[in-house]
Amino acid sequence: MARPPLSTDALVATSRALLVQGGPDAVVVREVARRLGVTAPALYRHVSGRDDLLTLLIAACVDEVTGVCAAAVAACGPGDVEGRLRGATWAFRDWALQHPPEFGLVYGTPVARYTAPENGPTVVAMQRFGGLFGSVFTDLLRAGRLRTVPEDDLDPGVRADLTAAAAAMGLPMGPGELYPFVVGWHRMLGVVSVEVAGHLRWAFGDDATAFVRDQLDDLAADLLVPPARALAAARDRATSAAPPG
Amino acid sequence: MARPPLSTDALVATSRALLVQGGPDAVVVREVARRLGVTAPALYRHVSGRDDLLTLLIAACVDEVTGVCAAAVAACGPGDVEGRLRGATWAFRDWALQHPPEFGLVYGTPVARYTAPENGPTVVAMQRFGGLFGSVFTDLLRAGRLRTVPEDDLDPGVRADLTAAAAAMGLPMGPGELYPFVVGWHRMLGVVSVEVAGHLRWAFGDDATAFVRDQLDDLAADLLVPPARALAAARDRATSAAPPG
DNA sequence: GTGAGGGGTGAACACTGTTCACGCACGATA
DNA sequence: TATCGTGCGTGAACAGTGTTCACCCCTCAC
Repeated sequence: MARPPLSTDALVATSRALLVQGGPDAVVVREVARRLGVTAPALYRHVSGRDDLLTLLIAACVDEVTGVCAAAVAACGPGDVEGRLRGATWAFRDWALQHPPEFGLVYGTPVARYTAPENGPTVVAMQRFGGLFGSVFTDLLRAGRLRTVPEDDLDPGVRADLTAAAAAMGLPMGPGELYPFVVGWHRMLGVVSVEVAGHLRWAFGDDATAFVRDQLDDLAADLLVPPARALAAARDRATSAAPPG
Repeated sequence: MARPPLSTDALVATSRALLVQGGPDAVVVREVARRLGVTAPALYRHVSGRDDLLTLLIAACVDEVTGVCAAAVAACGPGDVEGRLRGATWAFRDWALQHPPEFGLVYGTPVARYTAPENGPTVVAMQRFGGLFGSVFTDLLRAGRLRTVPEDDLDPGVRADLTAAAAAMGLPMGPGELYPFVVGWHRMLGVVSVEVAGHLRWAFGDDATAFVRDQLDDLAADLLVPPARALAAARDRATSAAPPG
C-alpha cells in the first residue's frame, strides 16, 4: 500500500479543498493530514505550521488569478490596449465570483491572527499580480488612451505619495499618470469585493452581473480617453512640436 | 464582594473589547466570562452560544454606525440635502477607519461558519441603517438633486430587479431613481472596504485620507445634479405644466 | 556494515465551544 | 412558616483545535 509521497503542492491542494468546502476555519491541520493518509505532526516536516500553510495557499491563489488575467490580456490583439484593460478586469471579477472563499482569503478582511511574512511568497505573488496590471496601464499610457491628471490638480499629499510609490516600484510614471492606475485598482477591487461579499443581494438577488458590468464599464469610461480624442491629441502634439514663432 | 449582575450589555461590551484587541478569533467565551468574574457556562444563561454573542455584537456595531451617520445628517440645515449625503458618507467612512475590527466584522468577509439568523437583530439593525441612507436619497430626489437614470437606459434585468427591490422595501421609487442609490451604496462600501482592509497602503502608506476624499467627492459628483441645473429643471417642469397648443 | 538524517508515529499539553448534573438563594404559594 | 419552583451560578467532562516531543524506521553515503 504505497502512499504517494507527501509534497507541499499536495498540502496546498487539500488545504484549498477544505477552504472551498468550509471557509478558512475549515483548513484544519489534522484534517489535511487525514485526507493525505498521514498524521498531523507529519505535516510539520513540510510546513512550519498552519500559518505557513495559509501563506502558501494565498500565494497559490494569487498566482492562479494572475494567470487567468494574463491569459485574458494575451488573448487581445497587439494594438488592442483597451481590450486588455477590459479583459483583465473582467477576468479578475469572474475568477473572484467563481472562487469566493479564495477571493475572501486573498482580498477580504485579513484572517484573524494571520500576518503575511515580510517578503514571503504572498508578497512576491502580489507583486507579480500588480506588475501585470501595471503593464496594462503602461500600454494604455503609451497609446495615449489613459486619462491622466495634471499634477497641479492633485492634492499635494497625494502627489507626494504617488511620486514616492512610483519611485519605490521603479515605475517610469509621474504621479498624474499613476493616479488613474490607483483609481482603477481601488474601484475595481471595491466593486468586486462588495459583489462577492453579497452586499448587493438585497437589490439583485443572486446575480448582480449586469449591474457589475455597468459599474466596470463606468470605471473604464472614467479611466480611458476615447480613441478619436486620443488621435486628435496625438496630432496636436505633432503640430506643436514645430511651434509657430 | 458583590459582583455586578451579569447583563447582556456587559457581555457585548467585553466581547467588543476582545474583538478590538485581537480580532474575531479573540472573542472567546471563556475569556469573556473571565473578564466578568464568572465561569464560561454562566454566559449560556444569557446567550445561546458564541454565535449569538457575535450576532448581538454585530447588531450593536451597526446601531452605533447608524447613530453617528444619523447625527451627521441631523447636523445639516433642513434644506441642505447635499450636506446630508456628504455628511453621512464621511461619517460612515470615519467610523470605519476608527473601528477596523468592528467594520470588518460587519461589512467584511463573512465570519467563518457564522450565518446571521433570519430576521434576527443584525437584520433589523441593517434595515435601520439602510433606512437612514434611504431617507437621505429620497430627500435628494424630492429636491431634484439626484441624477436619476431614464428607465430605458437600464439593462432590462437590472430594471426588473430594482423594481422588485423597491416594491419589497416599500419604497415609492422607480428603478431609475433607485439606481443611483444602489450605485452610491455600492461604491461607498467598496471605497471604504478597500481603504480599511489596507489595500491602498502600497500607494499611500498609512493615511489615504486625501485620496479617499477625492474618491467620495467623485462619487457625489456622479450622483448629484448641480444645484443650478436642478433649479433650471424645476423651472422647465413648471412651464411645461402649461403646455402650448 | 554503519552512522546520519529525512520523514513518519503516538502521546501529550494547553487551548477552544458546549453540555451536563449539581447547588445555592430567592420569591410565591399552601 | 414550611415548601416548592426557578433563575443563575459552579465544576467536571467531551470532543475538537494547533503544536511539540521523544521515538523509530527506512534509506543513502561512506
